[in-house]
Amino acid sequence: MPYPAQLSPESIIEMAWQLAERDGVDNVSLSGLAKALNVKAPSLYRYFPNKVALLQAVNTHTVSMLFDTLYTVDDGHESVEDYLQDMAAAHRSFAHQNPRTYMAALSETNPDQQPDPDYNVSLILPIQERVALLTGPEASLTALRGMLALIHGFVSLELAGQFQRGGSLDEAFNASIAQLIRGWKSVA
Amino acid sequence: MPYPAQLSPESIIEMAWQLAERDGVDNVSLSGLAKALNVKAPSLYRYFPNKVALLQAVNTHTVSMLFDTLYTVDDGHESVEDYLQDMAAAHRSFAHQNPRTYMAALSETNPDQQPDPDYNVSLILPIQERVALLTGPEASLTALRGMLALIHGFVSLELAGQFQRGGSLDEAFNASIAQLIRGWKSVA
DNA sequence: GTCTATATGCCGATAGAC
DNA sequence: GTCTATCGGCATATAGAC
Repeated sequence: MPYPAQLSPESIIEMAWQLAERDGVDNVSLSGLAKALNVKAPSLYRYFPNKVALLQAVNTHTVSMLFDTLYTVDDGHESVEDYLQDMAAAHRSFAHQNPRTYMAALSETNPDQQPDPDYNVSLILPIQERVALLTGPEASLTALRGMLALIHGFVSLELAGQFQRGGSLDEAFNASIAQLIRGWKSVA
Repeated sequence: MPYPAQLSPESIIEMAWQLAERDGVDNVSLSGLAKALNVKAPSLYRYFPNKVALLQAVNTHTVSMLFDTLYTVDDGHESVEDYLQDMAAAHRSFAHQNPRTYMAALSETNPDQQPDPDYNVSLILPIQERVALLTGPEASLTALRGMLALIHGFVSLELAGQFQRGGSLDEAFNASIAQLIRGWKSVA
């Protein structure tokens, strides 16, 4: 049944994303993906030039989902500190719920060009503006990077099973974020 | 020339490590590794049961090298803060010099068992003792985890090309580490 | 005991029929 | 737009030479 088209870039990405999260990105094969879509493998090449391009699209989809999550943290907080704490928690929660696609998306070595530095500038800018309320505009990029680094590093090590010696990881995460924020304030 | 043995676990690991750093861990093949060792691929199975086990040994080697580097940061600092700053810088420098094997080693999802939680407990404990001088013993594990998270997250995002918007990354790194330490002190 | 030879099967990718 | 057919590369596993 060639017509109408059974496939679309979006449906392929969505199915590939689900398989990546279920089986691990490295275990996604074009034949397995095609089978899940009730299609033969070469058909996928009508929509993506190769497997790498397909997986890059999956990563872009993951980053888009991450920022959708971050923007659900609404804006009724008493302080900027509270807002940033909640945003960090939402970031971590997303990583817990989608560990494999999350790690794949942020571990991706940027291709030859620099497409979307600092995650995606247009997506991250509103968050940087919040940080600037604490640090002032000049220091805000540095502070934002420190915060993203702390969040991502904590989640990465946690997901890799490197934090196994006991102690509440929730508390350790929240306390570390709070201490970094406290460090900014004592400078400002 | 079957005798004497051309191979040893150590020589295989060392060569695999070099290929992993040069070509990327995912691009290491047993046939390529065997060729680099002037040997045929199946010979490697006498020393490692499979490729996964071999790459785990490579990761262990990488972690061992990382801690060797950290312990070259000697102990003539005026303050604990200075010591920790230098240690963080040494960690980052190691990651810059060995980006692919570093990322592979710390991204490794721990196998079914928990072999070496918190990197390697025996290796990391001396560093935790330093942290405890600032935070006290109860908070030292939490503080250590925050510091490792910040270091590893910064390096991960940096290596993935996610920090491309300009600004000195050296300064951003050092300032973030300093601010986290400052956060601890204001609690203690 | 150390290595070679060989086979099996999966994957990514291409060419061309309909 | 999807299919069949097919190629080359790689991991795994076994049998056997020396």
